[in-house]
Amino acid sequence: MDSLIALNKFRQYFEKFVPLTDGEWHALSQYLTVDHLKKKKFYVEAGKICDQIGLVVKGAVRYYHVKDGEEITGYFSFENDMLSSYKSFLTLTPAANYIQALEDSVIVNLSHKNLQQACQEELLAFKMERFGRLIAEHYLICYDDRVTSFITQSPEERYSKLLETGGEALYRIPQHYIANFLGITPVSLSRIRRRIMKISA
Amino acid sequence: MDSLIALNKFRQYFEKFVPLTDGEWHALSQYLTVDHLKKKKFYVEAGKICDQIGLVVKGAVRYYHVKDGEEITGYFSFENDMLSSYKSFLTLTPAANYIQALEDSVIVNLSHKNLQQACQEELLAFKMERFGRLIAEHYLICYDDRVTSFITQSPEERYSKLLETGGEALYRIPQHYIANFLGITPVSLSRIRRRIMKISA
DNA sequence: CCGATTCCTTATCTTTTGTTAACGTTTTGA
DNA sequence: TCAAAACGTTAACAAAAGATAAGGAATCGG
Repeated sequence: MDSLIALNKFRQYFEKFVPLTDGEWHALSQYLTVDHLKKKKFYVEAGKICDQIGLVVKGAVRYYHVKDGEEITGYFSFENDMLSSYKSFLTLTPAANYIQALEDSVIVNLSHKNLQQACQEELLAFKMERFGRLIAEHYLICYDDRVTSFITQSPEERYSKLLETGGEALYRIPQHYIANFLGITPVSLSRIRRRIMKISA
Repeated sequence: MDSLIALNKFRQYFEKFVPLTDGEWHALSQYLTVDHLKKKKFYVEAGKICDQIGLVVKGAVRYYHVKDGEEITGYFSFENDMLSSYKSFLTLTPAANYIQALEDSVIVNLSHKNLQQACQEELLAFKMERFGRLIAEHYLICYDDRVTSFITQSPEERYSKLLETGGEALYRIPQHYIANFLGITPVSLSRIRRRIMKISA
């Protein structure tokens, strides 16, 4: 994918939160890089610091933890989603999880260092700050909803809801990742699927 | 509690994220109110818009949803915690949950309208924006950790961890609220407690 | 102060989930 | 192209959790 197209997608995403003049965009774009991540390659690995934040412009990634030697998938980012190991990025401490490309992906990245420099530019400071706030708020709401689903819904309810809201992305992902995402085992998800099939049949 | 003391606690909290000059603080404090919330009274009710955000200066509150006529407790805020139905506050849509005082509480509040006005003051705009970002990031990390615990840990592990990290606040809260918080029933938590007792005995 | 309510535990029974393993299918990668 | 690995389902059994009910202790509110 052409870098200009990728950068433009970043601008579109950014402007959904904070509008930019052409001059501001020009200044901001200097700090961005367009990276390609081959399938199965890592955006972050546990134990290393995630010093950048990115926008998935093409492809998809999954987030996973390793516990007792097992991979447990906790999240995904698809096209037009931000990605980062947020805690690691925000606190510059080692990440607890891996982020791995599920498909060949194109990512527009902003390194921690570049972000700081951008924030020191008079022209950009305020809008960067605002973008940071709005993004954090956006994902805060996502996480809030997710926690609420764990508290108030059974695994079966969570899966049914996911089927309604998940869109086509669901069909690009192995079931056992989805099971992890729901907080259950792949075997259990398979049983839930059969139960739902029988009801709707 | 004296209003000045309460306001001062807010200032201390704010300055943990963003330092303020006396002039800035004076301007900001004009927008704050100090409210008292008697035990069992509501900070927000489901269906109504939560148009303010606050800092618990004294006391404690619990967040809960009502599902099938049952109350399900999802969260708490204690002294020096922010409180709000964030999604409702940020999007000005009706809240999905209740927030109720567990004890007689003192809360320093900032209404949505006042926040907007404060953000329009040249003197405050940038620091308010930054505070908003840092708070959102702070809670984003909290939620991230919580989701991770649901994905990677069993209820028993979650409870054990909570015992380690929860502090004295745990002992001010009824067990069945904690059970909800962990995503299990009170009966199940009671069984887990017995299992843990036997092991450590 | 006392009756009512709330709270925690325990018991019983049912349902769901976890665990392990097997099997056929699909996908992968050399 | 072909063997190996990954995937989804199913089965059988064990472990844990949910539902319901009952009993006693603690707390609350008038």
